[in-house]
Amino acid sequence: MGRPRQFDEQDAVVRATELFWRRGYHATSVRDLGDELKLTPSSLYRTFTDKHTLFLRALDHYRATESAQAERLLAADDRPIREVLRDWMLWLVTCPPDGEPGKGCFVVNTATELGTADARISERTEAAFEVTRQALRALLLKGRGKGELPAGLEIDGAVELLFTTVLGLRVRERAGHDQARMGTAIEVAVRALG
Amino acid sequence: MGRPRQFDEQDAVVRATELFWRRGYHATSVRDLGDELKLTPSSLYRTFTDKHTLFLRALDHYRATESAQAERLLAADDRPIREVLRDWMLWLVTCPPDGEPGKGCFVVNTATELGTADARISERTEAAFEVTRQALRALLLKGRGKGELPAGLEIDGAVELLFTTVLGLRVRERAGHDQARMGTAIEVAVRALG
DNA sequence: CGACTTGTGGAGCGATCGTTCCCGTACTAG
DNA sequence: CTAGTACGGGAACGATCGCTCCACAAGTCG
Repeated sequence: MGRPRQFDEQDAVVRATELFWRRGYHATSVRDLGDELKLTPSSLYRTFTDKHTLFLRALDHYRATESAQAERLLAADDRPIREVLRDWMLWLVTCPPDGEPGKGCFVVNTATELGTADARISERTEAAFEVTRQALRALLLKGRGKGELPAGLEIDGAVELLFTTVLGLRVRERAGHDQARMGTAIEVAVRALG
Repeated sequence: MGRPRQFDEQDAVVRATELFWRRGYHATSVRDLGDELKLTPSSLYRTFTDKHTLFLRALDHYRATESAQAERLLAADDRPIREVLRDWMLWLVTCPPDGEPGKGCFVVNTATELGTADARISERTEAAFEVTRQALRALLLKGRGKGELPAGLEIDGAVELLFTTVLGLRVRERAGHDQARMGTAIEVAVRALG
């Protein structure tokens, strides 16, 4: 009951994610958010409690959409494992074609901006990291099982190196590094699997 | 002529670096800086022009001290190259023993917080990245020359992978990841040199 | 000793921060 | 229809932002 919303809450979260992603937490003001989401302060606070809570919503939204995307790319189970891995890493590093500068990874940006000080935030970044790690592990296990990777491959070690490489790539994408060089890094990382 | 300073400018830059490093640019206010550096606003602005310029000074100071430290570790030319490389990466990832949380790498934190929007800042982060890249290249060339690394080692590729791995490690240190796991990543990265 | 130059302390500038409050509006339930 | 309820628009709260200004202090010159 009561008056119905004149805006789509989910759409507002999407726009908020975009803004927080590009500018970070501290550099994004509530008024910036209000302008971008077409929300007056009162609607924003009524709906999302406060800036911090909206940021958590944005993080959760990013995790949901991003890992859905990643799972789609990693789950193409008929293709060679190396190819899947390479294409996924290349996709991570390919900034959207529209001229805007690289936004990097929202989770990585958040982790480096806020460190471990805020528990509710860092438990989300850690969960996101763990999902990536497990996706890599599953992929490598499947690859070893299908005989595409050496039987003696140390899964734990390979996961750690690939995971670390992925984080580095996302920093480099944010920093606007040359795609060819990042492509080289990816190529060598995949080859390092043996 | 005129009244002499009551504070040490270099010491102030050191403290400012510490603060910007830990909190980032936007989350550090001029009053925070004033408290930490024991400077009144007027002295701070007279000496350092404004917050942005002080931040550039801090970045430059970090680059100077950090790369001096790195060069010292990388230049131990009597030891095996792999050992030097491993120790350097482990040092990068070892947060200071005093209980404070990991601050990560000031350059990486800055690059992810501010992206490529600010030219005067991103030209400094890029220069810092290039120094690291060149240090790795020199180390690998020396290693190959001394026969410690395979003669057929693709230097460019190895540099890209190691450099990317280093960035990833610094993100993980900031995020407070387990040192053993990061040690594993380092071990595998060094082994990947062949 | 003045005359001059530079640094210090701190009040305070206008702008913006995150947030709240109020009132008119648009809808539902009875 | 009326009563009740949630939303929309926007003014405005106190706090803090980056920064400036000015009277005074502490030195160097002649």
